[in-house]
Amino acid sequence: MKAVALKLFAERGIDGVTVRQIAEAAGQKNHNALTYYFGSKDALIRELIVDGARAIDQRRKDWINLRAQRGGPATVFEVVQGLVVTSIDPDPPAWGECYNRFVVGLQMSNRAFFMEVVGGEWNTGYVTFLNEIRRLMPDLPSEVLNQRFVFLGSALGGILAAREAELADRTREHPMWSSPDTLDAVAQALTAIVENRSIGQ
Amino acid sequence: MKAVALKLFAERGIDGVTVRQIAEAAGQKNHNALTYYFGSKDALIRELIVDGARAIDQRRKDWINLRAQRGGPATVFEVVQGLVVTSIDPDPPAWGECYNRFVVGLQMSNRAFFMEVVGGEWNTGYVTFLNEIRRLMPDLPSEVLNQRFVFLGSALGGILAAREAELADRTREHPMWSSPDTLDAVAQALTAIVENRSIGQ
DNA sequence: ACCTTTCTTATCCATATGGATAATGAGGTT
DNA sequence: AACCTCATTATCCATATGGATAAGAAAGGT
Repeated sequence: MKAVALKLFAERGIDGVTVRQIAEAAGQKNHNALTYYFGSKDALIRELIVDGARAIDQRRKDWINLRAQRGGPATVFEVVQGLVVTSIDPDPPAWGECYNRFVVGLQMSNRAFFMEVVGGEWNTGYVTFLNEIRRLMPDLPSEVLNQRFVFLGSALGGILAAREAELADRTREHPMWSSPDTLDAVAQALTAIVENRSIGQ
Repeated sequence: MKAVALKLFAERGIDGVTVRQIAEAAGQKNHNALTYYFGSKDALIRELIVDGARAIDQRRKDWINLRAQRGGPATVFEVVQGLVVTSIDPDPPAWGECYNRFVVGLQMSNRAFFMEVVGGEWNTGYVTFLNEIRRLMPDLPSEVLNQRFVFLGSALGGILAAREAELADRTREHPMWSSPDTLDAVAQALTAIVENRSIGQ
């Protein structure tokens, strides 16, 4: 039921889906199942946000801990690759991943609500990743790096949301996004932002 | 009235705003003004999409024509800079630009509807920009370049939407986004994606 | 057989929503 | 004054929405 709701919210946004539609898509004959299990639509959304954020944060902590045993990541690319990989559900439902679209959409249309729910609690892993990059690029002024981090975050959200939307469309093949190399290409693109190795002006 | 509606849609998404709220925010005492002028909420949204898309496309055509007189843009950075600059309303309302958030939100939650409305009609300028990049990077396999264009488009949308959202928040100062240099930094970041000169692996 | 717990289903309700119709008003033209 | 056009305002309405309440049904324990 949660998974079905997440899918619909990711596709149409939280205001574009009714509790009746969620219940119906989950095979219930009545929309009250949602109230019974979660209390309200609002409470369900909060659960979905926290569930996903917690899962991502846990994957990031695990990733960091694993690397820390070997002295920490050695390149910015490695860190960004970790950032990308840990953003992705390793065990998605049959219809594909949804959380990144869900979150990006929420941040756009219900920013205050989203911030209130996550409350700075489930992004410690993300912060750690950025600190790893800071460690690997000590010579850059912090304002410059912070600016690139803003670009990085927005670009990451945009790209991951686009990827999810494509892969969720089962009417066509999506050879690019299906390729196992593409996530590395994403990490390369984002690394290029952070290292800013454009030929220039 | 259109401007007010665009602002609200950008902030909360099309399903998060009612015609009554739009009319009220526009100073009307009655929600029927919207029906009177546009026929329906749906028709208003279509007008907003086309208006903005047409304006951006026109700015892009003008930009290309201006550069063509000098033999065309000479660097990828120049093209990407044009792509960024032409995405931005040169004469925004008092509360800031809204169209990029509006469009990115629509593409996320009402993709099919959005595609139906634009219908490939108002993105000829965008395609021209990509072709200019192809001209400047003739050695790269087209699949690689197309993949980077996907990343470019998603990152551009994400970054511009984030920029708009920040600038629209008048409760704080936003020194980074207010700085005239930041759009160049955005263009540099996006150029880095296209040229992808990351140290790598 | 009886009771309790857990979940599903069936209605009910106050309110919100998009849209339609009708009434009112303001300006200009004759 | 009388008329006409355009814009605004006031209601009305069918439907959708989130949520509440209550009635079943299935299962297990005693």
